Amino acid sequence: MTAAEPTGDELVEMLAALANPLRLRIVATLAGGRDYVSHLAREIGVSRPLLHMHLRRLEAAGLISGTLELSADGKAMKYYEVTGFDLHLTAPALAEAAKTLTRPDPDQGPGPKEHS
Amino acid sequence: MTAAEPTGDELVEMLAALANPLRLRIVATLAGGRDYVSHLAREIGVSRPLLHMHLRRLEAAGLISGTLELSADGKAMKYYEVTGFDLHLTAPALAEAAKTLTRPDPDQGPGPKEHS
DNA sequence: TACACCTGTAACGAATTGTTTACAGGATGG
DNA sequence: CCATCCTGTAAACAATTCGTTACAGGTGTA
Repeated sequence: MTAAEPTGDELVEMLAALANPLRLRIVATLAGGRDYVSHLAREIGVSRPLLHMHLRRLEAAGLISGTLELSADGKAMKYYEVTGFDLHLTAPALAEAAKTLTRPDPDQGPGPKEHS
Repeated sequence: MTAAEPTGDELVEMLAALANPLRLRIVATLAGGRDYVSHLAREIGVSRPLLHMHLRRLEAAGLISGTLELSADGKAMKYYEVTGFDLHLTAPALAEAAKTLTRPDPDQGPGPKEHS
């Protein structure tokens, strides 16, 4: 579980999603408990539209997930929570993930690096 | 060692450095052995100026390190290698790192998330 | 009806990033 | 001297990202 090793492309998307102070803070806040967007926006101190965009990016990366619920007084509120991801970043692990990269032009040729 | 928990800002910089297909491939290639920039550029199939910029970014993030050496035939060549980083990304770990974020406006107020 | 919540999205400017092409220097070998 | 290999950097441009402002719709209560 914990998403058994994402694809190279997926990994890039996850890293890109986390590589932003505001989004990092969003994940950090959600790590303390689920929350709905308007409240979360007030909590962190950003505009709702902006938060909305970042939440979309984080959800697209699979780091958080949102569910639309109806509160006791009938209001529609979207709750977000973290997804329990677990990424281990080391040089060898990245080398493994890079094998499944498709973004740039294909060029996976084995070659000697150090010949001295 | 392995850089005992970077600062929030440092973490963002590291993630941003890795959140790019080309840079990920660069790290992956260097994980197989150190190399100098011209050879690495041919290896990966990118222009040298472009590779140079990405190497700067990776080195600034502390993920790789370069040393200028003189080859047997007197040529100055800059060798790069990975730095043995080891990042463990989980929601709680990110929450911890987010405490040391300084980028946006300060706003580290404790607050209830789930009250339902 | 008007107000206070909640949701979402479109439009637009500003800042950042990715990439190419071109240039400049040093050392070796024909 | 010219060609080749190494290094680095500056200029210019396209593409993306970040953030604000403004709009549109739903529900419940005074």
